[in-house]
Amino acid sequence: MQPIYTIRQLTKEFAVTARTLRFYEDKGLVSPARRGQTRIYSARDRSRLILVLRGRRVGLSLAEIGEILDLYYMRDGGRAQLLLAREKFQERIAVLERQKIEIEKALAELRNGIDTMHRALVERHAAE
Amino acid sequence: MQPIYTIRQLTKEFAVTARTLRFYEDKGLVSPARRGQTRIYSARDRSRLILVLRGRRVGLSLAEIGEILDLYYMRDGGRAQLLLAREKFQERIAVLERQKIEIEKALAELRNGIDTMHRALVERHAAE
DNA sequence: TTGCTCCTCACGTCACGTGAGGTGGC
DNA sequence: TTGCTCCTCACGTCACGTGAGGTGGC
Repeated sequence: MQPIYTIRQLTKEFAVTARTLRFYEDKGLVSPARRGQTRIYSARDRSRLILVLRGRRVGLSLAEIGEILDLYYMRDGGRAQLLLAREKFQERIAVLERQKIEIEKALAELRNGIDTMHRALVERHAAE
Repeated sequence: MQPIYTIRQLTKEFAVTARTLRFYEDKGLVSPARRGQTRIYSARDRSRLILVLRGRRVGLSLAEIGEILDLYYMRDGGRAQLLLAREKFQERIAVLERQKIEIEKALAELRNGIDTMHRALVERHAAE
């Protein structure tokens, strides 16, 4: 009845390695059933995986993603999850804004360095 | 005669920990002399450290910084160093430009997510 | 003797990558 | 029997942080 996925199917669908899926399981982010040794992923595992990958794409840590996922099945029907996720998202936005500034600084320093090196190379050439 | 620095002086001057300086030594980026067990940094160590920190600021790996430093004392008087450094700098610029784009994408996804969560919270409130 | 700074291991962090060595079912 | 996929360790990566435990000289 339930849609069922193998580890291979999920790696292809989401372009991740099997190692990644096992790692997420080890961290408690997904908990597939077993058929013997082999992992069997349910639709629920798959939707959790989607949330994990979405969180990772925006740069949340697996620990933060875990916190959000843990709230999903609580009694308030997801309100706490929404509030926590929003907070994490806002924090992330602030971090990324700062990173953008750092990148701009680094780019300026790099371009400056290239100019300086260029001049040094020209001087050497002239001194020949 | 030569200016001499203790590990403590350098940590203060460059705002790094002693652990960092020992780590760089372990990686062969600086090689201070010893007085007994204690490290003694020369002016040369200090100027290498400045280059290491500059490289790190723009995001080069310690291995890349090491490659550049190794060229400094070669027979061609630094031309090879300039060429290699320029290449590394250009590669770094390309990486950072791509990172900027990734950050913009993540920011867009985060802001979008906040909007979606906001609407979900308002709906819940209205449904009360 | 107490304090301060220095030192050397060596494990921990984060998100997996990468073998090594072995098993089940077509 | 060969191939394929799955599995479980467990060490490696990168740039250090963080104790633990010990030493020299004022």
